[in-house]
Amino acid sequence: MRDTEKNPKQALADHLRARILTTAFKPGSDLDEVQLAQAFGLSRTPLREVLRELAGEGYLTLHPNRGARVSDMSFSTMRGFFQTAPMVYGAVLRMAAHNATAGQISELKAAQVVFRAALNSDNAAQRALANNRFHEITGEMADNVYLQPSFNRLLIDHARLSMTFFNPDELQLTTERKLACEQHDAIIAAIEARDAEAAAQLANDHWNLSRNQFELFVFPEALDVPLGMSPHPV
Amino acid sequence: MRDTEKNPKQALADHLRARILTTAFKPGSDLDEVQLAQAFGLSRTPLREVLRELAGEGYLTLHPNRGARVSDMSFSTMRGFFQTAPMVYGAVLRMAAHNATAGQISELKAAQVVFRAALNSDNAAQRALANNRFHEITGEMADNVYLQPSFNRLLIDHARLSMTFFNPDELQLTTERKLACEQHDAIIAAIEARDAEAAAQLANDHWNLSRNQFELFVFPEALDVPLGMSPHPV
DNA sequence: GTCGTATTTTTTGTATTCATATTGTATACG
DNA sequence: CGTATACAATATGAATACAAAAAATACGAC
Repeated sequence: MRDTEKNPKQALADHLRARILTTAFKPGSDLDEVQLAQAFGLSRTPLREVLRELAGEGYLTLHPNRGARVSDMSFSTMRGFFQTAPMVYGAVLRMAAHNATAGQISELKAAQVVFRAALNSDNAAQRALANNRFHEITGEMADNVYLQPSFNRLLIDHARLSMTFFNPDELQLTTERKLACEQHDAIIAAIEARDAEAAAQLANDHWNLSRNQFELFVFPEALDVPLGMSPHPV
Repeated sequence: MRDTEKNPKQALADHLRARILTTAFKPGSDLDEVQLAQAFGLSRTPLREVLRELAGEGYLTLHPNRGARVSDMSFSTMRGFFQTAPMVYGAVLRMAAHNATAGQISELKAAQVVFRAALNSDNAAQRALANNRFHEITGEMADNVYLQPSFNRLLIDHARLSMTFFNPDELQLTTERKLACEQHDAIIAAIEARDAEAAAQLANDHWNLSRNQFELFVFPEALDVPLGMSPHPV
């Protein structure tokens, strides 16, 4: 967001990603090419390339002759999410413990500092993005081009679901959020100690914490209404 | 290749995919935009969009200001391949057994007919593509947007590695290829019977058959995760 | 008043042109 | 003779202009 002037294309991609992750762009909504292009001082040509790129990453879905839509979160896809996440998360943290470089561990610690700060910020989007970044780094640590696409795809919907979990108005979740933060610390420790078993176990614990919230807050109303709008209007 | 006239963009994408899967375009080699555009009667604009698309799928890697390269297959990425494939293949066939539609099962049977014919064709590329298509369909059957990107990424390198396995000159592999074909039949049967356990077991068997051939190139052990299941089931 | 169809408007897709960055090469200097 | 730098050639990136397809709207018929 800071290099808007220097590299408008990258800036646009980052902006769109952030907006989608925080559900500022709602699942299923469609994007106007000319509007976005103008907003970022780009012509439609490079913009469309960015859209293709984000589609490849799973943020968007392209429909021929009908433009780009923010990836949908339906009940059926959620089923797959809950089936896949624990397996992939476990594998990623396992591999991260094996392959993390010193530089990446520093990055992860820095991301955790940001995350902890975000928890005090009373800003759900900021929290969700900081959390997302933390886990993205673990994905980079795993250093596995075959697993990364699925992992990052999972993180997208995880971030969108987590917007309730990180909502400051949900006061009763304060303890859970603290626990999540502590689990991050433990994850860092396990990776630094190259303890793959511990890392995998922590992945499981961390997932269970998220899952309990997702099920509690999202599933009851999710039966026929598309998710991601305002799952728990207070 | 047959709808070159009708939809040149799709035709180009399919063509590139096939060329990469069969190593007609070698890993690491770079593509000339103008040349490809002219060859398919397209301007560079839509061509570049196709390149972005294929990059998102893992066929290509884009380097800023330096064009597109065919995704590399290095020793280190191979390590990840052998760690990830058994886990993902198991999960995919498991889910395929659960979710396959009648139409998809018909498709799979048709693909198997094509594969069996290809085995008699003495054409490595044709064999590899037919085999690839068979497994792609199982990925579609699994109906899991979170797992599919990784699965398809694995299939790309699986196809490229399998070019030796399917090489007609490798006469001593004839029995193994026959066995692979029989395993496909068993996979179809397991899916049709909705037997997820059997499907997962077959995924393991089928992988081991491939693995024995591939391990001439690389030899790390697979990650110690129960096939197709979460590391720590609930 | 409602449904079907034609026309207008909007939006997406493609080609061409121009700008910018990188790479190879030649020449001059140490 | 080796190296550095300037320049030319080539390839990528972006913008504008144009074509085609969908959607929206208006009109007419029943």
